[in-house]
Amino acid sequence: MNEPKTNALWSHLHWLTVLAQQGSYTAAAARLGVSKAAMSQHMAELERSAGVALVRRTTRSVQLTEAGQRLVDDTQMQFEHIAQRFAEVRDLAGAPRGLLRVTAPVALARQQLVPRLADFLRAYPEVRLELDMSDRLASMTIEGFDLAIRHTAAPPDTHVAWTLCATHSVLVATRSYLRRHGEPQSPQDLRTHNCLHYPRAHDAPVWTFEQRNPTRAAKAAGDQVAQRVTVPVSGSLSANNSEALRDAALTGLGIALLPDFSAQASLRAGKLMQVLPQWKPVGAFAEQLYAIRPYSPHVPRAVTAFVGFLREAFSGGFEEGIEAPSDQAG
Amino acid sequence: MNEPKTNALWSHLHWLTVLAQQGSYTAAAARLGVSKAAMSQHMAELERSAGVALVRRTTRSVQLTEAGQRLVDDTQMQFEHIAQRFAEVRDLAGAPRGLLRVTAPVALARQQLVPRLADFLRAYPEVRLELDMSDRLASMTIEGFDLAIRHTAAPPDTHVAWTLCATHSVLVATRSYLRRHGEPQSPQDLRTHNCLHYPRAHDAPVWTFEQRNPTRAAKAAGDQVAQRVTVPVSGSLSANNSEALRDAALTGLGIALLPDFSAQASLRAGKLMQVLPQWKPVGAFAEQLYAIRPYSPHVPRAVTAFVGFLREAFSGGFEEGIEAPSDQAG
DNA sequence: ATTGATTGTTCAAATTGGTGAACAATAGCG
DNA sequence: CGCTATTGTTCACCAATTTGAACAATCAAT
Repeated sequence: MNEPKTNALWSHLHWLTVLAQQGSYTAAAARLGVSKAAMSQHMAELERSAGVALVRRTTRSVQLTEAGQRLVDDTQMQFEHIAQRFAEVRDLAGAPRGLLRVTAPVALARQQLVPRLADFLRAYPEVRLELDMSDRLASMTIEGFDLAIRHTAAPPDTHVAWTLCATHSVLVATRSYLRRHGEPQSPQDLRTHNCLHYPRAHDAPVWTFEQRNPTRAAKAAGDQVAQRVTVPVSGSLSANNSEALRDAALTGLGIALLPDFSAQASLRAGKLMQVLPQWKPVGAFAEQLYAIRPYSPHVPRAVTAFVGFLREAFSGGFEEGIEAPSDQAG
Repeated sequence: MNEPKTNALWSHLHWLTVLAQQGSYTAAAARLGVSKAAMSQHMAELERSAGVALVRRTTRSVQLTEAGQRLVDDTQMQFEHIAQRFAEVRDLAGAPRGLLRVTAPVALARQQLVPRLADFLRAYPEVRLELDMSDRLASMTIEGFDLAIRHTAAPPDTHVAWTLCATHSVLVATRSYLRRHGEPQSPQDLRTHNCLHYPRAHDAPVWTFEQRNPTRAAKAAGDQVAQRVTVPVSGSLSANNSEALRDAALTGLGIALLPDFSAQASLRAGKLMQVLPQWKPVGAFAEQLYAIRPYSPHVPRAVTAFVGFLREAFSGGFEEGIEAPSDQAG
């Protein structure tokens, strides 16, 4: 008889789906940017309108009724679809805009990415960038990132990847360290050195090298296997942060395997020396730096703009790592 | 930056789909039960939020922009889906309720259906019945009816049909007419009578009969074709309303082919006599009366309740046609 | 067992938002 | 060519809804 205000029905139902995701009135209200009071009243109104209990209130948390759960399961996808399509229309209008969530490795972000962000953000004033710095690769698939910058051997097929530039590893130590402990002449010599390394979860740490200029005879014979050498390493310090390893190497503590962009500045300044220059480290840091995004029908223009910026910025390889970025603003 | 109130976004988008269906602010506002002012403001707000024009205003009517049209096309189905699922939950709660839109043939509705509706509506106080009386079969597929009651030879496969009861046709005239014009002895004799018939769009009107008790010899020989006779008919009156034909027959105007429920009362009262009782009319009114509903995932409980009522009510065949229903209320 | 913190609900105050009439503009009609 | 009826827009006013805080209830932890 008395039809409910179909006007408010849509937001009520949408609030219910958010409530189902959050599992609490307070959390759902916070995510929606409304007060708990409104949430409480709306859910009560929705139940009155539906004529059946949708949420079972325990004072500590809320639990959906069977009817409520089925209702959410059957409508959640549709709400997401609608929101996505509207976001698409919204994104296509005017300049690239909106929140851009990017995750990147800590060292790369600090030394190569952040110093160049000002140009991009000034070029696109309506874009807001949220930068997550972490080395855990799993982040993107779990959290909702728009873009992940990773150096990985093979990007996953479920995602779309752009190649940014080549990335290498380099073995470094200070001149004073090498003077004190002697300069290794072959990878095997590293066994007796203090190797500052990334910790590996359960396996013993190893470094793998490949001879840079194999003899012409070996190359012709296809004897590639002989060129690869893997040596177990150990050292007094291991850290899952390449900057910490570099800083440790700079104090003359030992030999570190670093990404090239991280070591470049210190190498040019003569503070670090390359160790075993004839041997190329492989496997530690992948050969390519990728910008990876989850597959989705519509790519926000802010994402394409940012990827374009990245390709342009990294087209000439890395710049010298910047410790403390200078103010480039006019 | 300033996110739009996602709260109101859903109703705004829904209003846009209604606007697309109605093609006018006024009509859409009327259908939604809001004022034109609200519609105007909401659409303006939606455009401001989307950052792109969605409707192209001409003073006479509105036209959707390409972006607006695509947005509506991509979201309309989702809105309908959500509304349907909520209606489903709503329907499953409590007693059968809501609006029940039924279409039925005029004569059947007046004489057989309406007199019995009081019991049903008293049993289900929350059900509101909207009865469309028309003989056009196309109605249901075009308009949004929940149920159609039709006597048809074969119900369409795209719909779900319940059998209610058998329905026959009967050839009748008054005793005085037969006395004046003589009683036909075979279908061929009808050619010289005043046959009150349904008009057929373009074809000449014909009546088809089948002999009720074929001789055993003919039956054994499978000589069924000989039992069917089709005769062209003509008369001074044709009307697409069986009650008008019956009333005309009652005045002694001629011979009418009527549905049995329509003729039954007058036959029992002796006001009408059956003509050619050995010949069974075929094709005019189908053998079965069906309750037909369009296929849908969820059947409202009001529909199942009404179909159950119909099956119960018509399980014993038709009652005597009621001209003016008496007040059966206690 | 008792305290503490957090949850959902209730209620008056205030802001958002809808309403209805007046307005400008146009297409249809004569 | 002019009139009329209807459309979408605007604005002041009013109502409905959201809010913020106080409240009751529960689970966790000490």
